Amino acid sequence: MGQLCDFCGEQRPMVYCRSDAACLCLSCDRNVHSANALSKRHSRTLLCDGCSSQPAIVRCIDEKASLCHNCDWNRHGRSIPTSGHKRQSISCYSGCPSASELSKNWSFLLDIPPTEDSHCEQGLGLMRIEEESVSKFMCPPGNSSTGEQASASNMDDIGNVDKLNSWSGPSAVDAFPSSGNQPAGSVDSTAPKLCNTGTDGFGMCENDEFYDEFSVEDVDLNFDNYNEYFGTSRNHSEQLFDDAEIDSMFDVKNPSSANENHLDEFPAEDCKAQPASSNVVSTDSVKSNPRCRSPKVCFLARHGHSSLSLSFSGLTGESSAGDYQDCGVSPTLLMGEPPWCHSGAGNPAFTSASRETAVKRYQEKKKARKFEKKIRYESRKARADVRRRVKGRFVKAGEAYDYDPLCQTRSF
DNA sequence: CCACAAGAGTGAACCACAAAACAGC
DNA sequence: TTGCTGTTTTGTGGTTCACTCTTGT
Repeated sequence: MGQLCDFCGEQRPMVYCRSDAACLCLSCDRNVHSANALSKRHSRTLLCDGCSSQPAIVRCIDEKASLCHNCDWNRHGRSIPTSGHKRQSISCYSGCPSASELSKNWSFLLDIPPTEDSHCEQGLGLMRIEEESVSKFMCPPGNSSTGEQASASNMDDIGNVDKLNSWSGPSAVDAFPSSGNQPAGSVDSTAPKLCNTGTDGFGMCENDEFYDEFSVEDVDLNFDNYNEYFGTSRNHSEQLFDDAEIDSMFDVKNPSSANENHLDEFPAEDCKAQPASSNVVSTDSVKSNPRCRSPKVCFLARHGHSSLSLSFSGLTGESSAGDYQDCGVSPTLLMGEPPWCHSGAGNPAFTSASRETAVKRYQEKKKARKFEKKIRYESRKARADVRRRVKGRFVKAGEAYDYDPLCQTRSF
């Protein structure tokens, strides 16, 4: 028996809401996300037909299946025979589109059984896909997702761009950068295509068969999902970083390595190029990830949101892995996730809810760290409390002292 | 606008010594 | 391998001092 809608518990879920980390049927999706203006802004995408738990990022037309990163990689990543499948990128959407409106943009939704629009149909009249959402999410014009705007809108996208530079398999995510110039809903081969002439040997040119395998049509590359990936509004995020002591966000767990400056090895340029979303990237991951040095990645990240570029010069070593998590880092990331399981909006482990709790934990821990002195040895504290002092300094037993802890009156 | 002084705020250093950690047998 | 002994290191708190930052003139 398959998974059921997280809201009604009756229908088969079709949509994954990243903000809510919920799998919803189409009806509940509209109901839930028509509640208020904020919920309307939730970025949703189809649910993976393979695992039924991850947000789908590509539609395999041949298999008639929506697939997430993992499933797409598993099915198409290495298999030469199946890698020729026609695949269609699945973009995110917001607002409250009806099934018919969705089907206009995702033709394969016509396959959806009519039962999806069932008892939850009431209130459908209230739901209209926002024009803005249509233009941004559904039908990004060719000039709307180019250049800086499309460069690094979120961690998910950055991750995909990252993969471009490192992956050689024809997974759908590899087509991400080029798709930024692709008009939505179009597989027009005459459209301008990005020709990557990087030195890494990875290039996709107009007549490249390798490129032809991709049928990516549009990409959700904009900053409207900012708060979902960074967990806050832009202003808020700046405030967060101003207040959050960046150094404490990248603590290391092993005390033995506490004195190491993990960023010594990194050029300042690379580190500064990390977007604000770096708060979901551990320094270890940055350190261990040679792709961090990729000029392409850095360029994209830098242009993603210039005001959010960070300097890690203030990093210190007094940290713990818990702080990674406290600031929103997925524990799995710390443990070395597979490259296709990047943390971000596409990863249900990284949800707004979990992030909210993570931020809460971090703030509490920060508070405790700043204002509470941790006593490792109570016996030593007890000894120090009763030890005699002169002007605050310990004195030898038997010497004249100005402060007897056992005496109520103190001399100054 | 700049220079200077005063005040406020912050963090490191200091001290003795018991306990913990370590090394050698 | 275990236990013992001796040596070294660590951690504890109240006060002071040096330094930085802010504010006022």
